[in-house]
Amino acid sequence: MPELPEVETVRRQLKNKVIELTITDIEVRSWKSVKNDRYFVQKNVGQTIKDINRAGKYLFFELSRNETFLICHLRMTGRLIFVPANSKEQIGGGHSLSHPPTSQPHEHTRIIFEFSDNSHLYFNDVRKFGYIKRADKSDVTEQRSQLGPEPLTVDYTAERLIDILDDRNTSLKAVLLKQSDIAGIGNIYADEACWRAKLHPGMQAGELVFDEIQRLYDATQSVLADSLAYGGTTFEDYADTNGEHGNFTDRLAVFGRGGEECPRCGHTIKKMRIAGRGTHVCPYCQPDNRA
DNA sequence: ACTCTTGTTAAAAC
DNA sequence: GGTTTTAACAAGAG
Repeated sequence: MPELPEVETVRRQLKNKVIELTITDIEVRSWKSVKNDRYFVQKNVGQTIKDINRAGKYLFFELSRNETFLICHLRMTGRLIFVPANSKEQIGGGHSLSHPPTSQPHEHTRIIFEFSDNSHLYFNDVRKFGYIKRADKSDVTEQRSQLGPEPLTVDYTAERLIDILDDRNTSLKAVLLKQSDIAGIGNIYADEACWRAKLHPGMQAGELVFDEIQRLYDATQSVLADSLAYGGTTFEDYADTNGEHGNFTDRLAVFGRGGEECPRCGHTIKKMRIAGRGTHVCPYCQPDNRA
């Protein structure tokens, strides 16, 4: 489940590997993964990757031809695996922690990019919800416009968070997950941020008082920054561009730890369903006072 | 064989 | 009508 720290990790790694490389060939094995664009190959071959940017969980590849881009979203199981030229190394490609790495490509490889130096970029995606699609400048602008503030930039302030939560008649968790409110937070960091802020994710978002919003603001920033520093979280399917797992997984406080002890108070972590998502809460640290 | 899971979007409901 | 909730998507795990 790649969220902001995982997507940013992929972006940083990929930027060091494919910038200024020219696409010499593309094999599309799943046309759904390129949004059924029958010109995907011919329009992209010959283009050079000039830059890679990110907004929320979206990656934007800037190509050499005027104002053309590739927009990539990994959704739940997408991976971008880079294999250097003449690599004999087996890169991780198994699709759960229990499956061993395999070579590239494999049965879940959906798109293969070949570069002029004979390196390859593999888009692997078990469930085929992720995609890489062609876009122009206005498509990128449109996509960015649908996203709320980036939590690790100056756009994200406590005052902005007050406005986001104000008068909202839904759960705190639903707001945290909504990309048009705050970009880049998914199920893992929504639960972790609530735990750090000592807030119950089922609270009505509009009922948070100033002190609680300040805690939530600090928590969202710190959990994303901490995870990024550890290369993100691997819970089910995420891997970086080398096929390596993220190292924040062991530092999760509540996510995926239903039935275990809360690392802060020792009470048992509960798993419940909030906003249609599996949600992890310490009932003692995160009292549900008003819900 | 059936249920559950994930992020996003589009449809449905409020 | 703007806001919120639910269904759908694919494929695998349990």
